[in-house]
Amino acid sequence: MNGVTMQDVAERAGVHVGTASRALDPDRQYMVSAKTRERVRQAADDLGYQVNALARGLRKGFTGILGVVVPDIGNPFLAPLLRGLEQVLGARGFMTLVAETHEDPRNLRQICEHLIARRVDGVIVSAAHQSDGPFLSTVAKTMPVVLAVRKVDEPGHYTVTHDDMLGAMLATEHLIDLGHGTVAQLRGPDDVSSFSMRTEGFGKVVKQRRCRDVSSDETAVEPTIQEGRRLAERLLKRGHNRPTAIFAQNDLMAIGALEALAEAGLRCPEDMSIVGYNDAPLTRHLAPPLTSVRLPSSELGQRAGALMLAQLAGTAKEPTIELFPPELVVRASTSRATL
Amino acid sequence: MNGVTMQDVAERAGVHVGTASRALDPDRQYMVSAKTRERVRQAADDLGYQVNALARGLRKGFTGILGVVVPDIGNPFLAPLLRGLEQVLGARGFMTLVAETHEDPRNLRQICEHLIARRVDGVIVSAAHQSDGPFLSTVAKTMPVVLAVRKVDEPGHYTVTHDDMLGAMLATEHLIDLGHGTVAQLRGPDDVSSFSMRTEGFGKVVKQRRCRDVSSDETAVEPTIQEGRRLAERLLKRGHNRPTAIFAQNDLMAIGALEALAEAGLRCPEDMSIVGYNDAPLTRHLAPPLTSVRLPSSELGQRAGALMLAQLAGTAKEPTIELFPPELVVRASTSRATL
DNA sequence: TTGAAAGCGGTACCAC
DNA sequence: GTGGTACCGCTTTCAA
Repeated sequence: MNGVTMQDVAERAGVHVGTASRALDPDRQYMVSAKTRERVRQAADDLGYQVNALARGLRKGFTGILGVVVPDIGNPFLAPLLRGLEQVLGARGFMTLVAETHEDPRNLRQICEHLIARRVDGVIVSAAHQSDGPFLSTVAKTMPVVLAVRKVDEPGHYTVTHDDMLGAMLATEHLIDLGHGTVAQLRGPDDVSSFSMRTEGFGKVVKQRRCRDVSSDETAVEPTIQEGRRLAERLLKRGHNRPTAIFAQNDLMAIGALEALAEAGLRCPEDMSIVGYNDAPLTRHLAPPLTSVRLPSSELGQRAGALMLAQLAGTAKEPTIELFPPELVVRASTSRATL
Repeated sequence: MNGVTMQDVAERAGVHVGTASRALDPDRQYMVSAKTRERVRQAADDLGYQVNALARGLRKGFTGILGVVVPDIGNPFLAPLLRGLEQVLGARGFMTLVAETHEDPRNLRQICEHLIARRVDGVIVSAAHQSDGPFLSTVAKTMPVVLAVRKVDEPGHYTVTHDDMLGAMLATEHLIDLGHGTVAQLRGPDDVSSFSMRTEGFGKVVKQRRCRDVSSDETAVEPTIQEGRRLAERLLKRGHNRPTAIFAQNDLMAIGALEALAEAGLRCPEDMSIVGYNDAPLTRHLAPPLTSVRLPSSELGQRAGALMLAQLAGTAKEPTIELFPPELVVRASTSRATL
């Protein structure tokens, strides 16, 4: 059924390959008489012809594939982002090649090399570490790059993200407004802009409101449930200096903190308030429903996709960092401090 | 930085392209003198050469890409499956092209055509509808196909799944053992083997145990939270013939049912027991933690990947349906019926 | 061990 | 409007 080439189609239709090629290309059909066109289409149908995208890509210089690099598909927060992306890109006939880094910058490099080898038309990176800027700049010499969610230290990259510092400030203010005087944050990998900005936002508010910050300096290796749990356990093991509220830098770590609490026989929010980040799809269904900072991930994906299309079309403006606003969603995992 | 061809490398190394090609191919290095090899490698490094996988694929007849077709990336249950797959396939240097059908068989067809056009080396389908058998058979003439999770009516496909009927029976028996005498199931799309088997398993036990089944015949269009909620609402609206326990055919629909309950001012499990299916990563953290049927999705992904590799290597046996066993995980969303 | 040249399956430019 | 042909970048025979 496969192995049918355009040559085969052309022969069956009694025309030259060049003609067959034109007849089957929507953009060049007009160069072919209606009669021939029909004959070729018929022959192609009969034979079950499928163009060889490799040959076409080799000749035309583009593939219709875009690379997407994410930290970890298991993070439910990524689903809306990917959906937003594919919505915009799929409509233009692009497919996406998704790969995971698991927060290892070496993987980012290796993946990008793979993607370059496959001659994808561009790459959307939502797994960047802050120091990946120079590397991504070299990639950007080869093909369009869009950074989603996470930015890098270096300027000059097309970036679509949201205001992490503000988000963290909203979360922290919420806790302090509830009367919590001793708070801590669970930090994600520090070389990731999202987390370092959140760390900063938290610190800013805590200082400003003269609240006691008993956070550990330790950061999670990956922002996962396991790591959140590990960090929270350490916090709880301390006899003194225990917070009454925790800001987890993402929802998965918040869930890990919930596990640690339960294990320690503590209740949320009665004994400990917890706020997460991302407002991933299922957070509202958790026990307890998680207070979280919402980030418009679907819109963000759409915008990143649009920016990629603009670069491909050559209509993109100068690289900028676009910021979407965060929003605090208050649910049952946070409550007034009991004095 | 790109556009560097092997020709460029060859020139810089002062050799013929053919020689350069051999020097850079691990499988044929031995044909080249150590000195030349080193010179070519150096030149390639200097120029930042990346092989053009299109050209190579065109010539060699394979691409190192495998297609993966899933219903919906938003389903958290898929993450472990994909991870299992990529674990096995990534180790052999394959990348995966993931596409979603959203339960529309027309999409499956279109996606497969795309994948064939891109000359992927094989396709793993976990989004099959029961009637897709003949179509997938034609695809299988072109390239290796492995069905994961869902089987089709037609025999003769390499299939890795688990025993859905048994899983549903476990869930239903659990409810009846708890004393529930009037039960209902929320059904997923009926042309999907997973769901039709679960429907059957449920019916079997209900009949055998002489329990009252008040399920609606209506099935969800997609097995999502929204649809689960819609079906559950309908069930709850009925003044009479209301069940005291619900078997939702997957976790997302169970969550939808939880929403409907809450909306109606009912509590789970006090007023209604609910059991889900898949034991997706976050179900244990839901409010209430969901009783669910566990399906070893990661192992299933690994096995599907291995089966694909075997087919590619030509070492695969005859097509069979491999069944993994399900396991009921009892949590807080189910409790004794109050008489 | 290396070079020369054909060819994978298309597209695009040039004639006619 | 159609045919001829070069060529995209690589691999692979065949000679030397």
